[in-house]
Amino acid sequence: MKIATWNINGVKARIDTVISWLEQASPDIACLQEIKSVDENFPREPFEALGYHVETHGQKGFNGVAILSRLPFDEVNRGLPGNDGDEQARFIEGVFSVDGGVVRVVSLYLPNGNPVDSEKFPYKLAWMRRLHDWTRERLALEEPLVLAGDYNVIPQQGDCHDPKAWEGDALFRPESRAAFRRLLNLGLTEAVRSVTDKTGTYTFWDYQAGAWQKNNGIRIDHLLLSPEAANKLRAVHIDKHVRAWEKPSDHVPVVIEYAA
DNA sequence: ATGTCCCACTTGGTGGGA
Repeated sequence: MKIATWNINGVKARIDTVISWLEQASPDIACLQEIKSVDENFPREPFEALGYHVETHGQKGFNGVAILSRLPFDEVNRGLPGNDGDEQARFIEGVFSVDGGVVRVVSLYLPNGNPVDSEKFPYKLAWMRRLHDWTRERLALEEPLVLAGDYNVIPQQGDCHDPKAWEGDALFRPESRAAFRRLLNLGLTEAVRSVTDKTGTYTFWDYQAGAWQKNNGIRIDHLLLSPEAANKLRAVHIDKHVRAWEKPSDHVPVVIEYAA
């Protein structure tokens, strides 16, 4: 089966693009971020017409995540535990029955964190600590777990076109990268880096300043796999061609082939 | 590092967020 992650930058503005990609790529599970819609207004029908079950965790205007799945949801959990006062919709977990077991899939939209001298940067780092703690608990289940989403973290120098330009940015700050490493060091496998060392492998190109035309990109959309899930990883690819479509998102889908 | 896009709004131009 195929499991994908894609920051679509607004479901209302992107509906035709997303439907086209689903028809072409046919993922079994698609994790979406930045739906920018409340749950009541999410356009479920066109997705259901393609055979997807739809679960969302949205809010007005920005953020918001969703999971589309051809498999029915056994369980859905909304919101990242660890801060009851956090109103931002950035996390949804679905549990699915597959051959001989389950797979847990998370669609997450990690805070951007800019500007770093505002309250947004500590919020990002605190969110990453909460994600670390939540993941440690889930790993104790010793089940297949896929953490998919827009992490807003550039892990390494080779994951951006121009490291100098990103110096000091919340996506590339040492604290953000260290927190991402701490997450990986729980024992997770990062899907893209498990199949290629190639630099210049990007998932996002800014709308501004001709970033796409200059291949001035960054790699910030990641799928992190528990050991039980990594054992079932068969292939990984980035659907880069989608960035050249009409009315593209600034992100492109990242897809894994998963043996289940 | 800003040449853009998306969203909300007692809306038709502006501010916030990326």
